[in-house]
Amino acid sequence: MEGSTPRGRTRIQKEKREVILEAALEVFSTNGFRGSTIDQIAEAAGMSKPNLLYYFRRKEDIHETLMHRLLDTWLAPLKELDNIGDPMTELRSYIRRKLEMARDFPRESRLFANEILQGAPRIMPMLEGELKELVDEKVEVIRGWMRNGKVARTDPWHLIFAIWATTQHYADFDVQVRAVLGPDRGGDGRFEDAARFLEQLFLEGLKPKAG
Amino acid sequence: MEGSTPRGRTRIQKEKREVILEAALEVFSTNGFRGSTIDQIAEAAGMSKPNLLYYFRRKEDIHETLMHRLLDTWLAPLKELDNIGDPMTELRSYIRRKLEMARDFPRESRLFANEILQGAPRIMPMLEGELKELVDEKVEVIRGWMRNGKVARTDPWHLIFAIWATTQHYADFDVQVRAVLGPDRGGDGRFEDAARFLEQLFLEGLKPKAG
DNA sequence: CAATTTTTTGACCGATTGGACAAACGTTAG
DNA sequence: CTAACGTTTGTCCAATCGGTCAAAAAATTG
Repeated sequence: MEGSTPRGRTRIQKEKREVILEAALEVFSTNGFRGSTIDQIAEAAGMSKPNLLYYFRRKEDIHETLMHRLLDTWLAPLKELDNIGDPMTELRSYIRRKLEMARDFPRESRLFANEILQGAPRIMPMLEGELKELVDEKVEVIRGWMRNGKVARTDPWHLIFAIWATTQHYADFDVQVRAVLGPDRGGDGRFEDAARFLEQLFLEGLKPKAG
Repeated sequence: MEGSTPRGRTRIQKEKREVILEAALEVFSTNGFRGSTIDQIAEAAGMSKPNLLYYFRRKEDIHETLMHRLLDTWLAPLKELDNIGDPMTELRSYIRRKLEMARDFPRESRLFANEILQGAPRIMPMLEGELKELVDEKVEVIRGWMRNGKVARTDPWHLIFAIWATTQHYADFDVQVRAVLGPDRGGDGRFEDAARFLEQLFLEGLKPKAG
């Protein structure tokens, strides 16, 4: 047709775009946006640089596509936090889901962390819009639990921050965690240890007081 | 003398090196190592690029100097965690000190986070050596408290990770925290709110059980 | 087969990068 | 004054960067 970026029309275009995005996730998450080069991504994707640029016209387009996809996956666990079940069980499930994401999608976590660390220049609107609205909504849910005496009264915003921080820590600071734990304790079991600890910390720390 | 980097001999050299390090901290912490240019640092330091290179021969030398200094400051709070006072009071003080560092030295925190995120290529030996030894030592202190029934029995390593994660979160993810809290709650008071929440979470979560 | 469209690549470009270097500048000591 | 030393800068360079382009190679269509 014309010279613009192919709009995922043919099957081969969809496939190649996926290969590129997978390679870019690997490269971006370990080097950051400015620290990554198109050549690196192209090599990781098994194609030449001009060929990659045939599917994504600019380096930033790859990053943007990656970020948009990421946010959906990223917010899913919080969206599931619902008013349906027992509050403490809901919180435990949320913590567990977040920790599983840190374990299974560490690159996505690091990509996100990289972006936030540098001031979120590309996703600030999304933070102030979509993310804030979702958090506000869930804060109200948690507040309801606190009013009903199901959860200890405390600051719901900072509770959410604490859950984010502690779980994502195992993806973003993975090398530090492993270095400190050492070869013995730093193996695959560290996520189960973390899950046990975090469950105890949050469930005991948020147990409602009598009165 | 000769052409090598001046060894902080004269007073003016010491001063200029400080100016450069201060400027580099600002630039590195917001752009990462590869994302920062010598020109940026030179401009922030108010001098020309060749002049900056007269005091630090390579870009990496600046980063390395910064990192070495950083670690001393960074580990100080944990070193203070001591067996002297009441265990719960000691833990509360540690959390408070770490949160104060996140508030007062966010650039240092972000510089460190940047390095870890990218796999800690420049400070890995320090993580496996100095840091691991310090943590191992403090883990023993905490274990003693648990044996004496002063602190709930749990995993001391992950307790330390949780304190690191929750406090540094307010420096590293500052823009996200502020975006989510919004203009009303995102002001200067957020650190006091965070302090109150974290104190409650950790102190309740670690309160020893009878028996 | 030929014609057309999509995909791939080698060669290239301007801008930016980290860094080198000699010359100029400033300061101080004799 | 001059000589010596420490400091500063303009200029330059090779490497790397993101990105273009024309043309070759495949694939598709008639």
